[in-house]
Amino acid sequence: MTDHGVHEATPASPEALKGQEPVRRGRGRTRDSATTAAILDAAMELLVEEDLRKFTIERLASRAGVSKATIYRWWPSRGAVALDAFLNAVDPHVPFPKTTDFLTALRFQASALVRVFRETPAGHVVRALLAEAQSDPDLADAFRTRWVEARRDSGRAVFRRAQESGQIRSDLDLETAIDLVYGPIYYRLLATHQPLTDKFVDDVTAYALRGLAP
Amino acid sequence: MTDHGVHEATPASPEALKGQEPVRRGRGRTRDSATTAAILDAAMELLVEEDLRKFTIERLASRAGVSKATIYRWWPSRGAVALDAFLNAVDPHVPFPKTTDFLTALRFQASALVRVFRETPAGHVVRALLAEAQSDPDLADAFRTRWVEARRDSGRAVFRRAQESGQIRSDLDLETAIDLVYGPIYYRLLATHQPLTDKFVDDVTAYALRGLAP
Amino acid sequence: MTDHGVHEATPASPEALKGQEPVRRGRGRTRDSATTAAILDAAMELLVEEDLRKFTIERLASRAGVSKATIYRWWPSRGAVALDAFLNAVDPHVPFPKTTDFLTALRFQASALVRVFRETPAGHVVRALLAEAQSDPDLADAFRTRWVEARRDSGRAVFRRAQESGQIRSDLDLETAIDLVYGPIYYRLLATHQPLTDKFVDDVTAYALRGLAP
Amino acid sequence: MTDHGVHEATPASPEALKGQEPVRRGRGRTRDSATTAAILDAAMELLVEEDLRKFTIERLASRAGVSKATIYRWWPSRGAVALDAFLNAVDPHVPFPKTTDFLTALRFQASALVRVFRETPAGHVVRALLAEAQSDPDLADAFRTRWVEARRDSGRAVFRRAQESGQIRSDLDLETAIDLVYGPIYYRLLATHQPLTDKFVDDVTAYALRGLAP
DNA sequence: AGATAAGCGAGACGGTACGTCCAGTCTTTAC
DNA sequence: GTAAAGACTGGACGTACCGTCTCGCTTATCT
Repeated sequence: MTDHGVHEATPASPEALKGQEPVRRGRGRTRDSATTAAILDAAMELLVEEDLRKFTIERLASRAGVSKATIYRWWPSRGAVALDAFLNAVDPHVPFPKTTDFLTALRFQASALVRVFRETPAGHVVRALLAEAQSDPDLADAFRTRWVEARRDSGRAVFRRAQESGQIRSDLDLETAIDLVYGPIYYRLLATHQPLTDKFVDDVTAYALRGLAP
Repeated sequence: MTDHGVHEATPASPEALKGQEPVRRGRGRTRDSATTAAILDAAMELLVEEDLRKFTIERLASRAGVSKATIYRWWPSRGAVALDAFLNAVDPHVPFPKTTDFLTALRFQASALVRVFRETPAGHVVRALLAEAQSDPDLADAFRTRWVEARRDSGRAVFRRAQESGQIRSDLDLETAIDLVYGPIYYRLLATHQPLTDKFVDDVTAYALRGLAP
Repeated sequence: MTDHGVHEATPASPEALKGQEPVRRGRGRTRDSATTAAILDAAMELLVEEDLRKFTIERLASRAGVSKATIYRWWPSRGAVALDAFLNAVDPHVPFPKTTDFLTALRFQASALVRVFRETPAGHVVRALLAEAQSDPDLADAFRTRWVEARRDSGRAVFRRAQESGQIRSDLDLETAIDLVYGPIYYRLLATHQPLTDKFVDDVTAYALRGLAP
Repeated sequence: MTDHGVHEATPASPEALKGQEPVRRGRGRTRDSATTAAILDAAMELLVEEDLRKFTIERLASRAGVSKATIYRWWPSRGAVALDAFLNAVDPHVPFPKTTDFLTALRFQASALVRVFRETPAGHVVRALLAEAQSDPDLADAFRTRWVEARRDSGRAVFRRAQESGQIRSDLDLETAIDLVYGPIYYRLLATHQPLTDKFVDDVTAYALRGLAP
């Protein structure tokens, strides 16, 4: 992995996915992948260690055993590193459920998300990233593209298939439909007025199914 | 307004709760209400001026023509002032709709919220407050109690009335039901993957009605 | 001592010399004289410890147990602190020699300077200050006014008296005359092509006397 | 010019001393004289452009279109390049005056120096080099040997000849005598308390002549 | 009418982090 | 083997805020 999304391209560039090498970029010393890894690992560590206010470039550099300049060479901001570290650790793509039943498929995905938020540090990190994004437009863009939309893509496919098999109505605004399921989950994640229980996922998906039925 | 919620033991609190005026709290010069107002006004100004990163105590003090110490005397943090300034400018309570029809009432409230987010600086400020709350537990509590729950109370009443009149099912988890409507709205506010249109409100409420129908 | 020359006024302001207090400058916490002293002392220490490249604000701050901001609040640059520290430790004024004999008086002053350069850290510091001044016009001004001219004043008086008593010619350019004595000394201090011996002082002053004789 | 003095063991040195061209020194690509020239030219440009603080290896490399490593391969420090660039542009040797009259000869040399300081960028550069030399012993050595002493050699010859022809006393310390003329000039160059005028040169040389007369 | 307190503006202070720049060194490829 | 490109550590720069702390003045109320 040689490239850090927020900067210029997607992290998993096509070449990388095919297992090919980063390709030569002319002369000069090549980027040290151990350094990059150290930074991303240290970032994930810091992100997990509760107090988000302690996620500073200075701390990150010393934790990774790297100079600040090296971090700034590759990432434009705190949030950018955080996002890369997060996506480096958590794959934004949800595996397709095997079933063709809409409710089951929807629950599969919603549960997967909620479980990740609840049982891994990801919940913490997503909260931090969304918070940071509120005052950093570049990060907002990157986060939307690389996390929000990546997950929504998976959801979109499920909804579309259900539409094709007639399990939900056909005059549907797909985007709104997805928000109906993901919206409540993120709302609870951020506002913390109620916990993210399995029951909650079941209820939300059940209501959605009924609301979207043909 | 003299009570600044986030601050647990604000001198004026007890009296304020009883609706009485600040009254005397022993000897000494009394709190200058003009100063308080200047701070809250300046805070709201700064909050509105786009770049949230510029909302610092230092700037706030100089903008309000006040010393930093005076701010720290009454509020424990940036977020606390911001919240007070916000609630000082925007009433968290939604007027009860005149109608008894559930869908109309629900739309009334959802539209009111979306319109405030879209057409006033409140959207901006709520985003900032929610962001700040992710790393400030005290602010999170205060924001939840004084904004989130205050609005949800209005919503809860509407849902309850609809339940009583049989417009929606009776075995309902009210909290989840409210999330079904507010969740998607906050999700769009924060993730900005799609705009907060009137059509969106109509769709969300319509889907919810069908999902919650008896 | 409240004022640090390079900034706005002379360090030993008239009031200070008369033993009067720094005078109140309106409201606000007063400047901590212990802090100022700690900075100047630490600066002098660093200045003396050979390697001038180690005289950095960062080191100075940590050595003085003071924050960088405090240093920057009172001095505009490295050189400014250095100059104040130097003048705080070394009085630029040369005591008047008791004699009225020109050669004796001249030697008295020249020897005093050379001895200070040779036997105290002052030589080191003056070299550093002159070096720094070559790329810092503000420092150059301050150094010229507060060190160079202060010393030259003493010299000027001696030359003037000798002129009045007819020991040296009367159609003399005083400035050039002083350069004739001080020039060679500073030249050796900086170029180090030859050592600053007592013999050298004797020779220079003797040649000058003969060159300036009526 | 391939020998860069400050650098003791410059690869090209031996050949250069024999006056031959760089020639082949074993295998591999030969040193690019265009590169060397580009560096020295760029260095002189930067040196002249007023702000000495901008004379950094980084800037020099990019200005010369050369990599930093190439500069470090041939010169040990900032000052070393600066000195080479300076001597590459200004010949340290003063042509012998045709006259045998001491005062005329002395004035010839002193005027030449002052004119170079006043009318070319050399004054600026000498100031920078002397400043840098105060904290770089290697540069100090090189500057003394290659500039200071080279000029003094010319002066020494003039003094010696005057001594032989009886124009000045014979029990003279030559080094002190030279300082008597050059000292005041460098002093004014560096302390800038008075300008370097022609009148000044005339006065200094005249006083010296009288001081040194038999 | 004092005395006693608090409120308040001004601003000094030790800290921490910012984002930038440069010094030197090292690594890779091109010539 | 020289050179260009450029990655990398390390350290200082000067700035901005943080939260705390005097300081001296003002404004109340309590004795």
